[in-house]
Amino acid sequence: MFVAGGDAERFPFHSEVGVVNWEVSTMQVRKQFPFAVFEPTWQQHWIENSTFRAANPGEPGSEKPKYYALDMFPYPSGAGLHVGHPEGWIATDITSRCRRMRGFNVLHPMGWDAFGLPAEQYAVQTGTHPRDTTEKNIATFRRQIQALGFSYDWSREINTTDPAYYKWTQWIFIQLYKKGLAYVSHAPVWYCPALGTVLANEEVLPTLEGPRSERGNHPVERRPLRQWMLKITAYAERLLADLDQLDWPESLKEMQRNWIGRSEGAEVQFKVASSEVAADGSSAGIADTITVFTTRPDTLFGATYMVLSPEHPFVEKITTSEQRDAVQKYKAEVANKSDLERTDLAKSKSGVFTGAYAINPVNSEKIPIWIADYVLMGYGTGAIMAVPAHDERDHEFAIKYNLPIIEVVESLHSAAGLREADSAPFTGEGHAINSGFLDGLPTAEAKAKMIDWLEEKKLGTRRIQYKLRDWLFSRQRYWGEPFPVIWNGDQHDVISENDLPLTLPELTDYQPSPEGNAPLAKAKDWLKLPDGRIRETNTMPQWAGSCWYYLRYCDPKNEHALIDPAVEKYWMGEKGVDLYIGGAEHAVLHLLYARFWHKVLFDIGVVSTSEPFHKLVNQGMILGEDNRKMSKSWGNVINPDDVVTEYGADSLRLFEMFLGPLEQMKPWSTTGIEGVYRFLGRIWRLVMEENQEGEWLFAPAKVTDAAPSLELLRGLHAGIRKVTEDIEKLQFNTAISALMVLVNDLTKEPVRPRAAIETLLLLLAPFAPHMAEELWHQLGHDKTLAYEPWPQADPKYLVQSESEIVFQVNGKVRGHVTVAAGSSKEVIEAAARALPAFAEWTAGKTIRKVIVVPDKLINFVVG
RNA sequence: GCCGGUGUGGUGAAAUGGCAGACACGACAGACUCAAAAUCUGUUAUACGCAAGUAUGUGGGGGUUCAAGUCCCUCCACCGGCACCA
Repeated sequence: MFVAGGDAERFPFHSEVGVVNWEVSTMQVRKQFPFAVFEPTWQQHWIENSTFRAANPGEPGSEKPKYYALDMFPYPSGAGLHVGHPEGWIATDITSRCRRMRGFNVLHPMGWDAFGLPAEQYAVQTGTHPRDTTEKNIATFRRQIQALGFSYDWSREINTTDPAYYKWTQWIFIQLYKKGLAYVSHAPVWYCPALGTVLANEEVLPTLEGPRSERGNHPVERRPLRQWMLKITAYAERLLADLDQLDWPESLKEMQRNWIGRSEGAEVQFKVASSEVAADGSSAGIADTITVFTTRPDTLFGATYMVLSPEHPFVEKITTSEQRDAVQKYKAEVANKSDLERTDLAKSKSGVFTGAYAINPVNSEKIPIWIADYVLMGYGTGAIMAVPAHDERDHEFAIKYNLPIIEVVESLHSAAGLREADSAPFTGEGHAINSGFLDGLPTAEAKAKMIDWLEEKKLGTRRIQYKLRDWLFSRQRYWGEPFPVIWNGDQHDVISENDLPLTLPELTDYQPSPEGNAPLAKAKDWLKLPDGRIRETNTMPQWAGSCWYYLRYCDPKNEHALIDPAVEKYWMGEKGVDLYIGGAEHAVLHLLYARFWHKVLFDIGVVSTSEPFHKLVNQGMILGEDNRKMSKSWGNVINPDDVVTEYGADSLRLFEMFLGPLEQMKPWSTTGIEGVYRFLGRIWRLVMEENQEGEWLFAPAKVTDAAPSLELLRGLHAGIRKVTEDIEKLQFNTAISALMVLVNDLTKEPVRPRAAIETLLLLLAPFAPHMAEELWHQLGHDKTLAYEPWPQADPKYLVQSESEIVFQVNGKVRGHVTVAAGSSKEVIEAAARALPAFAEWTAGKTIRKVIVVPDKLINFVVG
């Protein structure tokens, strides 16, 4: 899922050898601490000792409370990482390391979302099997990620292209199929000739050049093709309602709400009066019924015409002979229009009269039926009742074609009659006028009463409508999960769960056919079963594997089930994933799809919660130093490997977190990273010194076993509290600044108390784990600090014995006065009145009011 | 157009309605050095002032409050999302 946008393949990270020779040699002289030695050493130590292995139920360690910190797993592209990728991963790693020290059993895994188009396109060009490309890229990504010192449990690494993994992706599809949530459709779908595949609505973006593929920005077009659909619309209500219980950014929840697009309203049935009969004045001769959806049933008295989508099946049936040519011509025009033209808001409305009339059920008025492309076949019933007085689109259309406008809602504020006929329509709520039995009712009541009336007369019904469409789930590609489906003529069925996984056949030619046949159709032996039936040749979209990967981490090796129920209860119980951090670009795709699958799995008893991700945070994008999005074309991409070589992984981790609030977009800064690098150097030199040969050695003379001073202890415990609270709130930038304050205090001491240094290292460990481990080791500890108890702030060092009170006159600071902490208002006022500044600023004035905030300030209001 | 977010020094940014600018970057000055780098120390919102100090200052305007970056109204700019969804 998580492709670094559009970047072309390139050879992974060879720093330009030779070009920067001079720089490199001087840089090596300048290294403030030997990170290049101890960082790889500790990374190896953690892996060899399985330091971060999380305990599953039944294993020692599982008696602890669990914490599940999840990263969005990457698509391993050929371009390798850039510094934006690890931002969220660093954040969850800090949280994970801190939680471990606080006694939690932490699940913090990483894996690969490795199906996808780039490897397949590379295969089309070079014939290299996507599996080989994928393996190579994964090796690169793994090496880069491990160089950053993340505390992943690598025994749980997963890969969506592994048959042992996608066996269960296929298994979930079978469950969807059996529940009737997977079906075949022949409706027109978005097809991308350049990519040789169909795309989901969500993967198509409207652009100035017309609709384009989200990936690669290629033109796309509508084609009627046989496709697999998933009935996500069946879950629309639950997907919407359950958002309320999630601790997600409000903006993201709002995006999902808008995407689901729930509207309450009514369906109303209009009888069609044939125009032939109408021509001779008779109102008999009912031909048919057209159903419309409206959110404003209260305006039914104002419906002066009706509009069908040009694709509406009734159009042929109702069009009169006189209008047939015009209607045919208009339909042809619309069909030839690009979707850009059709959805361009700037263009004026167009449409054609069908010659037919409908009867407004509420007043038996005959109203003309038009077709117009501003009514979409894909929403509601593909037909509307037009109320030009109270809808902007209907109003514009009515003005253009000179259709009647009847006002039926009066604004509560403006008097009736002031509105000119061609001014903007009133679309708000008010009370009903010109509406018979609704007159005088406020909009909400009028809606309810009209619906009751329609239901009673069997002319309509209450209806909830969603914008959400079903999920187009098939792709004409090779490098994806094959569908576990077999066709017998027009009949389809799923294969037995016992025959999973259905693996991909080997191919030599990965090119899709121009007419939209999938590459798998070329695997003749695979395609045809002995009994003559054939396999489905489509594959699943890349979203499939990422829909449920967080479950597989819990039980990655289980051959008998997607996840063991006891394991599921332990890791996913109550709140599911405790913390999920990733980019906002997945707001409606991955996060909606995954929620949908999770609810299906909940319904069939595989998982025990209805929502997968309890708390979700979007990290902000890291921009280039020029404040532009990092991209090869701007030449502003920063490669983490270069940063690690120059400053070390700890510096990179610390800097990305120090840059600013996690959620905010922020530019990279090369000088900024030197700041945190120097900070780490200062910590290093608190206990280490360099000898004549340039070797760093532990300096016992710098460390004392004597107790820290009271002042130092106060600073230390204030620091403990601040760092602990800030990590909990994911405010890593201020946590780091608290660490800096602490280090500045310690630097000033000629000899540092060991206890204070050790506390500092424990607080530092989540942020800069390599240095913390190394110095912890230098101080004589022989075990990793990853499970040392997290320092506790002692309240007795947090209370101050004295408070400095701000002295204000009329809200302006005029001095300070120190009193004993907890002093009464009277004591503070007396102390303030004793200040020389008091006489100076209140001389000749009357004191009208005195405001005292204990331990904070005193304000004299004078005049 | 609608929805959401952001706006604070030269820069990245701090700030339960209670001393705006913590912590860093950069800049300037000093120490160390033959010299430089690194390191250490100090200064650094703006204006006036030798200084003590005074005034001004959190996108613009208005309001609530003893007190507003913070709360309310309104406008502007930028970023993200949606966009003929009836």
